Amino acid sequence: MKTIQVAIVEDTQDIREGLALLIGSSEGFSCTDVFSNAEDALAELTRIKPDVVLTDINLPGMSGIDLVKALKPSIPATQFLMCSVYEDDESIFQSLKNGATGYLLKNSTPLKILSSIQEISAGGSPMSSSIARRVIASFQSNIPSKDYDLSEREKEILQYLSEGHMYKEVASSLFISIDTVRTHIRKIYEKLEVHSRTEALNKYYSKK
Amino acid sequence: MKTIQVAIVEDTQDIREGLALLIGSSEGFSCTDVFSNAEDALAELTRIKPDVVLTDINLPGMSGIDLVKALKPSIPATQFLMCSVYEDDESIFQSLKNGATGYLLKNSTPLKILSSIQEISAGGSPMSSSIARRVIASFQSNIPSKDYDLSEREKEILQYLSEGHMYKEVASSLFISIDTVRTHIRKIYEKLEVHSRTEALNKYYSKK
DNA sequence: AGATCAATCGCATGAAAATGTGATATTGGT
DNA sequence: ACCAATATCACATTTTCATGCGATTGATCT
Repeated sequence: MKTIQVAIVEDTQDIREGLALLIGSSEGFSCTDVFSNAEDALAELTRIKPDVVLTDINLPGMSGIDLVKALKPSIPATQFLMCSVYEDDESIFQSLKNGATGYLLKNSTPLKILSSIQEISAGGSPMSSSIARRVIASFQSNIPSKDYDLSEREKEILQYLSEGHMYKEVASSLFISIDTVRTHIRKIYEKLEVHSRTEALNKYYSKK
Repeated sequence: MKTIQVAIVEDTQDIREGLALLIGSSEGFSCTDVFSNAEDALAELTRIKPDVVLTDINLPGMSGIDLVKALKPSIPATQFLMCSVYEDDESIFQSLKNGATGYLLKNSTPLKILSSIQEISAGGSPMSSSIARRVIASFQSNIPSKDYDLSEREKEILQYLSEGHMYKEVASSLFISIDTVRTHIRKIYEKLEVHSRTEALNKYYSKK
């Protein structure tokens, strides 16, 4: 098994050196580079292309989140493991959206850190347990998708609308007249209390 | 530390008994009930209120996903840990949005199963690593994959369109004429190669 | 200096969508 | 047997959208 190349971005000297020592001295891991700020990391990492970047979020100047955003598109094979004291939704979801695939809290044990690096490089997405719970929770709140008492047929038609089809296309797909499509859509709009296709889709599939 | 009460829902006899034995004989865990189908579980579990329900997804009759959907609202303190051979997005996300807080693959080791039960009852969200990666990936797919060379103004207008506003509303919000709005949108459609608002939104925010 | 492009505006036209007001047939539940 | 909800269809009107063919300004790049 080849060693996993890890780069560290962390501003606090003690933590930085501690991590470097931990990783550098562990079997199967090697610490290729350490940076004390995002700007330096940004300049070097596209060339170094480590397997894993372990980065703090709260850095002086450019944040770890912005670092991921800037780097991930250039080196997509590199996995970014965030490490932060913050566990607010904003930090978590912005990190993930920008391309991070793991998120640890700073109170993680050395063993957890090493196993997370191992896991992220093997295709997993390690998270501290409270982070995982928040991520999962976002699904539950995000799409409780009220049904709005739409009938099956109405849902079916709304589905077609969501794909951008015109009324006449929906009509011929479902083998009904265009006037029937209109009637259904009118009813859908009434139930959702909206007046356009886009509003209906936004409300039904509640994106936000 | 009090023992964690676990109920099992699993149709395959061997697996069911194996899990019951594993959990029942482990320190800190107790297996309160086992069911071979969702219907029986549904009838009993609102009364039993175990700490954790470990349930298969593919069951004869009612699925494990529907079981969670039916039970979770009644017993919100109970944590549902899905266990399945399936790792398609549909199964995963339906489970999570119906209230499951963990998801294991059936190839998980006994140790992983026990630690997951421990973790889920402690407020975490254990997942097999490939599941976690899929969950994380779902956040990343939401970002515009390509930019399609839209100008800042065009992105701004597309944003308004995505909220379902009419042209005249966009115009007054941005303090420009409705004809200018039209011109921008015409340009947006050209760049995205589409012919309607919904198509543009689908393509730009690539919700496939 | 000239070329390019983003952002602004106008006019016009046909297509599509939204809405109003009907109607009939079928189904499921009380 | 009746009622409510659903699914189907028709005709008409108004509003909004999509698009074609212009134009002027300013910023930026070469």
